[in-house]
Amino acid sequence: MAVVKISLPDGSSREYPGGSTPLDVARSIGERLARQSVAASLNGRLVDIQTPIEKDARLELVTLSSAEGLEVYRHSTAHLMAHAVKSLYGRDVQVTIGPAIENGFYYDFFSDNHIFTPEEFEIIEQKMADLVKADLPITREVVPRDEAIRMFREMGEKFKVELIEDLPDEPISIYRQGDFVDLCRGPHLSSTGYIKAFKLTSVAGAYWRGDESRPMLQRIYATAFPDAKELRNHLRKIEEARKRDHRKLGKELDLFSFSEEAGAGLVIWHPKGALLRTLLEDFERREHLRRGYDIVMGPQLLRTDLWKTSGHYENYRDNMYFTEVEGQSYGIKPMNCLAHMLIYKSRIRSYRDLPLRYFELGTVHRHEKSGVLHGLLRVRGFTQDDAHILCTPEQLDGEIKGVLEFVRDVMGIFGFEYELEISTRPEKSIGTEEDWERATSALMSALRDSGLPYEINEGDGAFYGPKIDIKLKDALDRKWQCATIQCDFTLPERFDLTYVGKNGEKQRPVMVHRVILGAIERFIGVLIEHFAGNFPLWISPVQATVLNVTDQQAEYAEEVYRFLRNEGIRVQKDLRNEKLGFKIREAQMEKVPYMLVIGDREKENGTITPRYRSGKNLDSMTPAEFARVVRDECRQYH
RNA sequence: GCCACCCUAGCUCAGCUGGUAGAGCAACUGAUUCGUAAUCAGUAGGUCGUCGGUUCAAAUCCGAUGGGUGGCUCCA
Repeated sequence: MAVVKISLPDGSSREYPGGSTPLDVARSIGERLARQSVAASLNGRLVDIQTPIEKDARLELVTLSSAEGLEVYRHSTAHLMAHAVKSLYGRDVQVTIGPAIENGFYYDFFSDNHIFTPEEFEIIEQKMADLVKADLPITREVVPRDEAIRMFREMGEKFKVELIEDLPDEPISIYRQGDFVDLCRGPHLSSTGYIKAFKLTSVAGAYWRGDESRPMLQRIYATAFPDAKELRNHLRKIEEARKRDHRKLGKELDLFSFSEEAGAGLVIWHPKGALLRTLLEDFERREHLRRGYDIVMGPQLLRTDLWKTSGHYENYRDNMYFTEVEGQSYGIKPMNCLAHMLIYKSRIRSYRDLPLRYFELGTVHRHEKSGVLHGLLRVRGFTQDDAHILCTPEQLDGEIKGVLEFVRDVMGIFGFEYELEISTRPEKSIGTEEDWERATSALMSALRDSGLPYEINEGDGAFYGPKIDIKLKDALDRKWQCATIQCDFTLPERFDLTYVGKNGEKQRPVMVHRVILGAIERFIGVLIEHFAGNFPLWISPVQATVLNVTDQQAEYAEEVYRFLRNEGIRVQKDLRNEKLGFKIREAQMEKVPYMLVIGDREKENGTITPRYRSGKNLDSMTPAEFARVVRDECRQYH
């Protein structure tokens, strides 16, 4: 028998009989490695661990401790679930696809007579456990396309047939475990017995091939880990994340609410939430003025004709609210740009005026589809920290860098990590090649200079220009776009914006649309989750609560309260006839940063004893000293 | 918008296969004046999201509608 030479990642190479498998190689190195290996990379291609090696090759064993290994594991667990479902429901359910995802996998099933519910998860899990116990070998077979199609057609799996028909390469690989067969590229574990810890988590609808016009499938999500301990840890983490869900905390901290009577997706800000929001808005105005922006304000409604000029009527009408008064049609603004265009056009502009940076905390309304609304993170009425920068082509580069720095500074203040994505020209788009080239390279070079990693979404830009998106994660790791920087070639064109250049001729300015926090609502939602409601002092709606020990100190406590309020400290009082422990507990649950304890000692000395929400007591101090402590701490953010 | 599920007192929830509702916390009243995460006792509070249907009888079954949740599509 021929001998093959296998080179390993450590640079060594060994010889094996032809037809040896990666598993054989692993065994020859060590029993432990063999146990932990789930697949192998053969000349850079991921293959089953039982693949016979016929030629000299580079081999790398893939273990569960690697991302690829875990993916193979989860993918095999997805097959296991499909196997369990098929053996429970047979032909009532058809299989489609089931990939590994972060922390687990999902599998999409089709059925016109069975509806999956969470109640039956246990039954499916039990069946899966049985199949694990049976330790069924998972084997790969390669068949010609025609035969594969015939096979799956006979099984009544028409979704699989469709997949095979669309597969570019032949032959087709299929995997068998017991009586279950699935079309799959692989690789897979070599036996169901290797699967250890999994849990079905939810069921949801999903369109076949992500296409709205195709049948609705039932998607079962599950999580899977190499051992029970890791699974438990993950479930605990999700549990923790749910506790900081902004919808839950928003109610508990009495920040905001939604009302069925008011309408879906419309935020109602309660005193504390409105104060938090006001603090953020004040911060924004300050920061924008510092960076050379002008604050502007436009109306909530503008005549429909103007929305026709801008192209919104044509492209965005379905998302807009319209109203008619005295025979005149108006559109409630879904974006803030129109008024900014009008301000620019209100006089003749010279190149000496540029760049112009119009900033508006603009409240917009968009008719988002009912199914997409989500707490504060996706609403129908929201306020953007919006700005439109109008500049010369030469200035574009510097302006974009300025915005990126702005984003970096602000995210730094809040301690957010974020992801950057750049989207380039889509197929359907307007503007000249030159425009796109210039704008895209301005965005790219600004990103490169920032030194931050970013992803490129080829062809994912808006039809009117390329963009950079900045995404933050919520408690459950879902990503939400907050900041965005977009170049726009349509509006300067449509509104015929011009400036007089050095040569005395009219030129077309370049426009950048950008937001930093994005929508204040969304940002606050993410902010609540980020801090789990423990806001930094400078944006805490309530910074301190005055607590007296008994009625004896009520008068003095009231005095302290008035003093601090007058000093501009956001203070509240709790002078109820309750035990101190009780009042501390309540203040703690409200997540108030400072509790100011006042007993006989403090009354006597004219002091207070601050207790931080961490539980730590500060030394007693006078109210005036405390006010200074608060101001100093607030100033630290910049 | 699509699929599934959910909507009971201010909040969190219980109420099996139909016989017109229950707890804890909060609220209110009284007692307690007690120094770092819940003092005790009592009182009151709901046409069970809304509208319609089936039934002798509906919180419970059916339909419509509003709102929410998990996803998908969308949006960015």
